[in-house]
Amino acid sequence: MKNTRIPDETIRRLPLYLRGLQFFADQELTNVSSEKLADFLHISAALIRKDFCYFGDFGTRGVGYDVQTLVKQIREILKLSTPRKAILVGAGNLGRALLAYPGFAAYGFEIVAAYDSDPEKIGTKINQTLILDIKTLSKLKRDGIGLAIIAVPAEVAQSVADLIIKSGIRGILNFAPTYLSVPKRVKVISIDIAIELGRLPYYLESE
Amino acid sequence: MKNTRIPDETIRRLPLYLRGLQFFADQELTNVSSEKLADFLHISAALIRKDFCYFGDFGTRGVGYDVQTLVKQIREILKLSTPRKAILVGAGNLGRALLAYPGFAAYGFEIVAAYDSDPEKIGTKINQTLILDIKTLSKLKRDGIGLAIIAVPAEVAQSVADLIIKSGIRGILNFAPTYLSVPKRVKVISIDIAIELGRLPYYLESE
DNA sequence: CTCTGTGAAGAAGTTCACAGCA
DNA sequence: TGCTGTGAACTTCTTCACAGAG
Repeated sequence: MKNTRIPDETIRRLPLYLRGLQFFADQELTNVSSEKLADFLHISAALIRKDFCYFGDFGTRGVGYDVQTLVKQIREILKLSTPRKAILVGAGNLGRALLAYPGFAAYGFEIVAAYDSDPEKIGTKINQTLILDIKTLSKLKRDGIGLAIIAVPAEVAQSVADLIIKSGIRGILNFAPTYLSVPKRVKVISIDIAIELGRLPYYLESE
Repeated sequence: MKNTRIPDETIRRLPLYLRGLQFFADQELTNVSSEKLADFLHISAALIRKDFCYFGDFGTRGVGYDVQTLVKQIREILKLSTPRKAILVGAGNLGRALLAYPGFAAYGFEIVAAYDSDPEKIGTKINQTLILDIKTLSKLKRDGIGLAIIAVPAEVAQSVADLIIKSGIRGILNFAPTYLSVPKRVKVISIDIAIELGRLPYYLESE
């Protein structure tokens, strides 16, 4: 199964598998079957096995998967082994919440700087992180910072993206509710709260 | 095309279409073609036409779609026309950011109460919203509140879900990084920031 | 001639089912 | 026997391509 193209959906699930494996590791279990992991994550066992087999033979027939080995392999695939420096752009309500968010550290992300354009915010500290003027951004290129979190209003998100890409950013986690046009070498992952929200009423049983 | 099952992916895109149409409405345009909307949203025009045609004949051949009519029809489909009352559970960093989030109002959601279990937070106000004790939650049943936003740690998310469902909640927007087991009549939409984040490095070009 | 509506073809993703190794 | 690894079948989603309305 080595030479097949890996589906995007498989990559999307890998972090989920990490979370599931963490659960079994916390219980001091060294081994887990696709069935057990499937039950925990509410995904089918066949899908889990197929996902893993794109990358090689991770398991042992009759036994299952070694938890620690599998964690290591998935982290390797996702390139989570190397720590990554990130900046945050936009120190509004969401930006401030993200600065305090513990999930980043879990994947080896370190938010090393925060930027805003509001003179009221520039110079203040949030969670020990100093808010810097977005205009001083271009200086960061040398520092090995490759990731950015965009938490600014939609109207300015594209210009922020242009600016940070010029300054060396190669991966963006975008919370602004808009499409970002970027060069092919840059990857954008967007989280759009309003879009998710907007379809919730559709599924409500009509009273 | 009326009697075909509507794909989940179509429903997922409807809020996106609303946003696109808003853009054209803001420019005082009364008409828009699938092509123009497609360009703005970075989706294929054929997909947009197919999505719409599940619901009936929304457009005029040779002309396009009437912006205002289409907005009305999509809002109708998504059941966004009736205002919805929601509660927020979890007044941590993310919860506080969500209380200030303008996206809810845009879809007619009104956060009428916020709950937490931390005695330090109970009784304080965030953005004019008083934080109430989660233990007093069961009293809300009568108030026509059907939606909840869960922004609590993963460990307590399931018990929070059980509690609010018992008190009448039928739709949940879940920010806790865990699967929620709920009765069939309840719809959960989960937004998992860490999961999205975890696959970003995979796409980074190896330096 | 323009742009929608939509079957048919194609692509992507998931489940089935079972061979095969421990 | 137990559980993985994986083609094949199936399902779901997207694009193609074009008939047909305005």
